[in-house]
Amino acid sequence: MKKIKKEEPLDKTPKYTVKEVAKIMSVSAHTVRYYDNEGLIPFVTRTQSNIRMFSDYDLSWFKTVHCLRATDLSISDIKTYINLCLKGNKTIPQRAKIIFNQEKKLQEHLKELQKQMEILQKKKKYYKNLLKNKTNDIWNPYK
Amino acid sequence: MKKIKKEEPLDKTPKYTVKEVAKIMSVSAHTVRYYDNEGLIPFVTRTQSNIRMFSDYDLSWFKTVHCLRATDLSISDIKTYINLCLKGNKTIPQRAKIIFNQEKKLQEHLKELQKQMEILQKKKKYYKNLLKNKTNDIWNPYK
DNA sequence: AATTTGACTTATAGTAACTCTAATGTAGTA
DNA sequence: TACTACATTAGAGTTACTATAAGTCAAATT
Repeated sequence: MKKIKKEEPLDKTPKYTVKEVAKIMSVSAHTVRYYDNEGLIPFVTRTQSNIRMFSDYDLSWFKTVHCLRATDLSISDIKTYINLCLKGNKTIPQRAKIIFNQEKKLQEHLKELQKQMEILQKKKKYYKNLLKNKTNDIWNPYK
Repeated sequence: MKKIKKEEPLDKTPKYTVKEVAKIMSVSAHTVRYYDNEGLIPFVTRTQSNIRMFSDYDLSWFKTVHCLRATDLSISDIKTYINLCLKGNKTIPQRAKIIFNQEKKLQEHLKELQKQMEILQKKKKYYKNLLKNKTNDIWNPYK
């Protein structure tokens, strides 16, 4: 029989400032505000003096946004995804499609980058040799 | 004793139109013209009616540019690199530095993307389960 | 108490690298 | 000769930041 691990819901107490979130997520404070202004992090609260405070729950939304952005989904497509999330269970098939597609795209991107890595490493090797044998005659100036 | 393979110099006969280069390199024709206008492909010739024609030699420059761009070097930094190439052997140490640095940056980028891939695959699994057990109670709408 | 510091706010301008549109030119085919 | 299918340039538009300006507010210093 399969054991189901019940996860704890995330803490919704406001804890982190824009700057702290920026640091945790390795992005600029500008970007944090930008994402919030674009409505990508739905429930961020403010202090009585209008300052954004993020909870762990808000952070988890941010992590989702960051993951999708880091894998090159557009802001507007991320917004679509977030809005689907907010509409509840009936949007699961649509959300699943977005995630499956994104995984596929990333797969291809990784493959392409690995191809470029091979080219770069060939160039690296070429230059390493050149730096050793300084007298070498070079006819491919573009390498 | 190490055998040194003497490479053949590349053909400089004009052969490919913008569109053909675009297809070969999997970029848009716009991008091909843009790179040329920016001076990233130094020796592209034109027909008497002013139409760009690329040789295999030009293509090899393009491939270098494409590799650097695909690994996120800025256009202006690529221009710097190309100009160093054109200045001949005395710029080898500077060029080597650019390439070594680029390889390192790509290494890090690949690592980051692999991290994001793990997150995406967790989400994928999550949605696959949801699609199977349609009655599942979901409390993390952001997943 | 007044001032300064510093982190926050919004609004807006600037940037990089395309990406697209418009206006125009040319070469080959019907 | 007109049509089609491309090519050209110049310039506007787009995305996702990124930076700047001008201002608010609260805590710390004088």
